[in-house]
Amino acid sequence: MVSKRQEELLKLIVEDYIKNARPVGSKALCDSMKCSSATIRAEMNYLEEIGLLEKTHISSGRVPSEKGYRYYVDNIMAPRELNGEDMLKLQTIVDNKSLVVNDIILKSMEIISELTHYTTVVLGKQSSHNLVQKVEVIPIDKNNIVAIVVTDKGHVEHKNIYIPGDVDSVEIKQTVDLINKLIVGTSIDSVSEVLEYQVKPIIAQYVKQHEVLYNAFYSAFSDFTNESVKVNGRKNILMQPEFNDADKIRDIISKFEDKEIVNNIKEEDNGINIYIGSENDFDDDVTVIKTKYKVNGEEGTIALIGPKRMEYERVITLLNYIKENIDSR
Amino acid sequence: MVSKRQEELLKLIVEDYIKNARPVGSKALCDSMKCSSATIRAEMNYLEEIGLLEKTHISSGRVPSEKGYRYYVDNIMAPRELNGEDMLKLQTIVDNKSLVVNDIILKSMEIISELTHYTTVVLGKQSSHNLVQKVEVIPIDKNNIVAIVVTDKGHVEHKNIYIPGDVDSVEIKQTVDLINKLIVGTSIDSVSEVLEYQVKPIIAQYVKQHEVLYNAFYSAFSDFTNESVKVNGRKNILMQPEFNDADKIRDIISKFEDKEIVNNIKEEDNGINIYIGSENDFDDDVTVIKTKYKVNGEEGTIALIGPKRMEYERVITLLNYIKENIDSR
DNA sequence: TTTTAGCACTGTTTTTGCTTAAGTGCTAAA
DNA sequence: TTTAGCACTTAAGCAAAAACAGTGCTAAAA
Repeated sequence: MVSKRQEELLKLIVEDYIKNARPVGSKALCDSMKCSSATIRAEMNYLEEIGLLEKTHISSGRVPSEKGYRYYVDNIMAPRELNGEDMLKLQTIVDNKSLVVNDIILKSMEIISELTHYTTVVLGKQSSHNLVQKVEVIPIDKNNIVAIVVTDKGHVEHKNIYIPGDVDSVEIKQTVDLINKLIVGTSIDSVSEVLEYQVKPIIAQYVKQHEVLYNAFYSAFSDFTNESVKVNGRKNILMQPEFNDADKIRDIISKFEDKEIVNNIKEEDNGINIYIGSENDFDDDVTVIKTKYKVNGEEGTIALIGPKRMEYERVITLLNYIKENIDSR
Repeated sequence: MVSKRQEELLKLIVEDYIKNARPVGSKALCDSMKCSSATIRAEMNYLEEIGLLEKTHISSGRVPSEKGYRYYVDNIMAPRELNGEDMLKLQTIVDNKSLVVNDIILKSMEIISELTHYTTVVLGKQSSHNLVQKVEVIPIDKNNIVAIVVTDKGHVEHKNIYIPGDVDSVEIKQTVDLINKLIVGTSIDSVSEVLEYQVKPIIAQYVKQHEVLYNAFYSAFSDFTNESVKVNGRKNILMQPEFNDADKIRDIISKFEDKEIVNNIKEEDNGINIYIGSENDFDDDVTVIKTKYKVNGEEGTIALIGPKRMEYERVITLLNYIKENIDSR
């Protein structure tokens, strides 16, 4: 069991450590706790025993453990109002009617990175449930055409397709018309199926070079969904005093360059989720806070990566603000 | 004046330092120079006097100065053949007919970053001289349309345009048709002019909400050229022993995040240019090697950033290979 | 029973001096 | 002109010493 006073003590230690990044000693808390350092030491001892605090060495002040942060996040920290300055900076973006939602997300996370001095990540992925609204195929020259697909949510993808020599331009036209006719209204992720089972058999009958053409289109359409990754403020997390070591910094930067690791940040869960230290797959020394968004057929994850010693309350408030504003669109 | 023997000595020192990143002492060179360390010391002394070598402290071995690297690059290093392994890795990309040139550049620079362990940068910019081949405007819903522009070189740009409420859809259609008619064949950079001086006066006559519509299109088309930046292998340059300091690493990473600094990498000059240390605007401790490319109406810069202690010969050879292959397309 | 003052104790950090290693410049002889 | 030899300089590593921060424990006070 954790007493009221112990909770108060933990709160003070976590918040002091978040602010100053130095182990917190018993003396420093006498004033706030209104008791002597000896009493505080006794309580600290208990909190350490149950695993909420740690010492960096035998005679050091205390530092919250992962479990300590977890307890703080789950039981102590209180949701806050968005602070005035943060609000001001975000509002101009969020309220800008002429921005596409996607741009709002990107821009907001950029700003949040600046405001908090943490790194933010936006993982976007065009929903495969989007329906094809229109397919355009525009000839460029003898060997090249551009295929453009617009979805019902306004998402645009294009691919340059190389047509190997000697394919009859009339046959291209015919194929394109057919594709146009058959593909509109299907979902992005079934495009390649439609190509294979509906388009292919038909063009096989009247197009000489049907194999060549089919392959060109198939490979162009097969991975038409575009996954985007944007990382803002890599430098921010590196400025944190816990990453004051060249090798550690290299390690973090390497992780941001590893596509697999970055894509792993993707969140499945709804709501705003907090992964402290070893709870996340990115790095044991950081906390990842993330949430899924889904809007206009575009879905993805917005995430914030900082030290475990993170300004949890503020960050949650900020992410909540963004999430609410996106969802209400 | 620099004698033949002094040049040979400089060459050995530069190449030894490139390889080992440690100041080079006189003893280590006795074998290659076929003379005693005392003689070498005397020659080193001279090379230092004329500013080609430096000491890190009074009793240390010698390190090339910026001027020394410059002399090496200008007068000593010899162009080489592409080494077998490098060739092999690049060829599969460069010879892939079905890749767009743009993708070849991106992919090649990615590979060069891996091969050399330096950081590479690709600054792409759609040429403003490209001609508009086709404009498509596709309605999404009451307030949103997507405008797509394809150029004669196969470059595609799109923008989501927000149409403020109550604009008549028939009027949108009329405006779009007009834009379509007037804009095809003009160059990307004169699109906004055409909009202002040809489209605007006409729609003003028969479109009620012409101000609103004009503004929407104008702002959408006004910066239609898309500048792209791709940085590969940030971590590589950080791994170099000269950047073994947390603050230095942070400094470099911050520079890669500063759009202005990165855009400054853009090269104006033709040919492959080498900027050693203070010769470049990026960072005094690095060398930037870059070259302009222009192909298919797409133009930009490919650059390679590494320590001053860079494998100049190899890097030049690699960039040359890419450049030649792009130019011959 | 809880709180507190006091003190011994323990790691960290910083300073200091000392030693070793690497490599130079200079001089005098080859 | 080249070389061997030597005195000299700095960096780097290491250990001991001193200063510091903060703890745990005990015995007395509340």
